[in-house]
Amino acid sequence: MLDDRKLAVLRAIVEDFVSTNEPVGSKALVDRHNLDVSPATIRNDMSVLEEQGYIVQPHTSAGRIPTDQGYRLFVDRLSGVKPLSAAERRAIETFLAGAYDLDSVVMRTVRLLAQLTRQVAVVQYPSLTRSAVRHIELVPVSERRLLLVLITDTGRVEQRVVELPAEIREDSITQLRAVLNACLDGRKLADVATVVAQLPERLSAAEQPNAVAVFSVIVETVVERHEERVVVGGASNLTPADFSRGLHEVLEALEEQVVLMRLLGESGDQAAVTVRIGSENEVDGLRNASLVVTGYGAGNQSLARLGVIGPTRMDYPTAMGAVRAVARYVGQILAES
Amino acid sequence: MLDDRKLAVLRAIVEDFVSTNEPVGSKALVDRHNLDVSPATIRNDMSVLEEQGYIVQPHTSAGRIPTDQGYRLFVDRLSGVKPLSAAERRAIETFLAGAYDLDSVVMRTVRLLAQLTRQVAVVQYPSLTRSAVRHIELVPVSERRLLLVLITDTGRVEQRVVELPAEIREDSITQLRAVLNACLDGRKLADVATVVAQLPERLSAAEQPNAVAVFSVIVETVVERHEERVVVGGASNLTPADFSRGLHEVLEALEEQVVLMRLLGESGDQAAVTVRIGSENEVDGLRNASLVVTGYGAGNQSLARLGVIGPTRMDYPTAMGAVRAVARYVGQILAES
DNA sequence: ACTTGGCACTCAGGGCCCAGGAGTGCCAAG
DNA sequence: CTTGGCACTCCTGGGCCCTGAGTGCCAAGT
Repeated sequence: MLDDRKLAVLRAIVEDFVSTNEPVGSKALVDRHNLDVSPATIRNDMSVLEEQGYIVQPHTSAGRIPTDQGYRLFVDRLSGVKPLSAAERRAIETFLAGAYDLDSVVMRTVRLLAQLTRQVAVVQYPSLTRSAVRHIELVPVSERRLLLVLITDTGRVEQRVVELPAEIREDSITQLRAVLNACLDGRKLADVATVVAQLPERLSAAEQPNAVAVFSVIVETVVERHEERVVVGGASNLTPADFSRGLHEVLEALEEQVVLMRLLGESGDQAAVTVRIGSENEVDGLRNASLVVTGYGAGNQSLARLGVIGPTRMDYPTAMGAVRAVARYVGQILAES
Repeated sequence: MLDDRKLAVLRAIVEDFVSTNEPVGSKALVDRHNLDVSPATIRNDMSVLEEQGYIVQPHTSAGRIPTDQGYRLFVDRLSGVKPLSAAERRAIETFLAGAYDLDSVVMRTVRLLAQLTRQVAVVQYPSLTRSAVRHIELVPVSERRLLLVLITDTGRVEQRVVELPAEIREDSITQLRAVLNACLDGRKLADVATVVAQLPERLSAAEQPNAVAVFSVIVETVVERHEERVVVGGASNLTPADFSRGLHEVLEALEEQVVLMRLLGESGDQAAVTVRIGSENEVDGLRNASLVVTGYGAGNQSLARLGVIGPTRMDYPTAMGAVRAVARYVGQILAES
């Protein structure tokens, strides 16, 4: 249906359009890429490609630009993943090297990705559910309040304030802390809820009300996978030229945690780099945008996702390369700590 | 020099321009505001105001728009702070009510401010330096690494990974933890450095190397007021019409923590709501922007700053009202917890 | 000494037209 | 199937004119 040359033409159109942002015509094509056929031939191919829905012309007598479907074919069959240059690899390493805790890893990653791709970068905080409890700390804040700090083996620190039904004595706190750590240390967060459910038996009746309050906050923290936050960076890379309907709606979408979570969630395969192009995104404000995303996490597990968002007119091979590389490096960093 | 009517004219010009974003002419002025003089009179006043540098015309035969100096006079002498409506107050309360920890207070505050003012909101995390240590926790992460968690009485949790020079045993950790908490609990962070300096004496020679590593990280965390982060929200409220040179440079400035810190730092009085208009900002990308900012903190102390950033063409009275009100409410919340 | 109506002047913006040029589609020949 | 030729389309940018809002100035009025 589409012979090799037609595919080559499509590839050339995508590449040219990506780099110039102008509709590309038959003449321009033949001399910029060395296809050794005449413009007329290309025109025939183009008209077939248009018929099939891979390209369109903005108006009669203008060049062609790829459709979402055209980009789709391009990433699926016509382009690979462009590996990073040595310099870029070095940049990644030095950039991530100084990261001490999870927060700084995430913040650096998002900046790094944005710089590398010159797009908007999004990085999701590693999900709690697959990590395990390293330590639980209770700190009195006032008579009726405790600060609960939960530290995971992925180096994540969750903090919540617990409102107590009754005053609590220092030694009760100590005991509670001991029980919690004894029972929960090393447990996968996924199992915490069930373990906690059995805990009240171990406590005297007097201590139960306060303990239950603490327990329910723990379960909340763990179960509701609260705060699977997404961090965004590089918004200044957005260029109005690429979003006809204005940056406004894009910026809006980027500020909505919920929207971003949904967006990242939709994308299929966890491990591979996947691409969602334009209208493939269910999110309203991002119908002109593409998402290049992959999972990452300590070692090979995939705890969360990171990627870049840009105009459909995006340099996919490079973006995919950068996303893949960054995800790997971050995975390494997380595995070490 | 400027009689009452001229001031009234300036005020009217500012108000009209803020609401319409179009240069305002003499005729429009007289019938929108009920000045009972003729347009010609207004024209004379305007020409004086222009001579003095309070307004300009974009081109001959266009209306006038305020200069930065004009806005300055407006906020200093012609406008008060507009108190919030009852509905808005209620909105603030309900919005902030559900905030449990510092992170969520800050996040909610930034969203709240952005919604209330329809501008970009910036909220600085409360500075560490004025708060006191509530608790220090050490958690082994690997043989040569400790996770140090420092909890302050403002509910802030700082986490750092400590690289140890030698392996450390469980009981050393316990002892170190005890010493740290005994000596530092309740101390102002400002004093921590000096206290820590005297600690090594209390330890046996064998433990010193590891302990010193921990100490230096603590001092770093505390002294370098590391991570006085600024959170930004409401970027989608930026409208291209207001920034002739494009949103790009504004977005860039907003992503630079350092720049924002400097911006917030510059502004004078801690307690009052202060306004910096256009070119008064030293930051390059924000020469067309104004900043309305105030200090906030538990009770009356001022731990950090929050405010909004928008075009110089901003509704200052409303913005100032919102900023002041939000700062107060947040102060209350922080004081309670 | 201000204020006011009158009047001439200025200029940005919108509409219109035109020419140039890039690009297309079609066709007939190779 | 490819190619050169050719007529056609229509976007783009420049130039032109006109309109209208708005000004500055002046001379008369209070």
